Amino acid sequence: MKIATWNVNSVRTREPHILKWLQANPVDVLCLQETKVVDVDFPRAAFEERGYHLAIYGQKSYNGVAILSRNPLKDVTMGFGEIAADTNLDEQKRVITGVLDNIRIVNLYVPNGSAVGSEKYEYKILWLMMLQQYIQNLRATQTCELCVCGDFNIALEARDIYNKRKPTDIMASPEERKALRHVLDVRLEDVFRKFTDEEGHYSWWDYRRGGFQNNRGWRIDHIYLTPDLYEQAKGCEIDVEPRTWERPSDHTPVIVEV
DNA sequence: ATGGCGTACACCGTACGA
Repeated sequence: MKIATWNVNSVRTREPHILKWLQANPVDVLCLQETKVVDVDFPRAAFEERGYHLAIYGQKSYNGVAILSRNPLKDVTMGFGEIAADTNLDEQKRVITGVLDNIRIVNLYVPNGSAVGSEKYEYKILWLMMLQQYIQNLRATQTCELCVCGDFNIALEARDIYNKRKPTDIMASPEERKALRHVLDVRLEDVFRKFTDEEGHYSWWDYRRGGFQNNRGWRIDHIYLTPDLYEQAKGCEIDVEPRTWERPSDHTPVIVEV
């Protein structure tokens, strides 16, 4: 089974890109982030015509996640649910999950955080702490393997960023990294690093100042697997090609074969 | 320090992203 994740930065703007990419990469599952559209306006038709089932969880203008799948997902869930009931951490549309072949696909759009120390940064840290509880709860209550993927807006290591970063740089601060590592403590493994050790592989490049042309990028889109799935994984690739197309998303797809 | 580039909504600029 091939599972991919892609922050498309507006599903309506990127519909032709997604269709073109799926034509060449007929994955079984495609997790999308930043769809930026309410569910009634999601461009379903073209995807359904090509045989994909849709699970969508969107909002106007910002955020929004969706899962396209060849076979229908079972037990689809949206948001953190009950554990976030007394918080403000589940108002934005950032989490959707569903089950295929004893794998629960967890599709995430982690908050960006704006700037270290800002209100949005505090929200990001608290959101990651909620995510940790959420994933721990899934592990405790379900027998499914987990594929936790999406736009994490965090690069964990120096080799995941084109240059050295300061501790005050968003997406590279120690506090963010610690919060994400705590999420992964329940034994989630970064499957890209099972196959590729070297630096220079990124999934996001700033639109500005020729970021992509100069490969000044960050690896912030990740696929994490529980141990049994990780062991059986056959490959994991970042496909930079869509980033070379006209009017691209600033992120590019990451694909795992399990 | 700022803005650079792109998207959405809707104002003809502002909010937000990473």
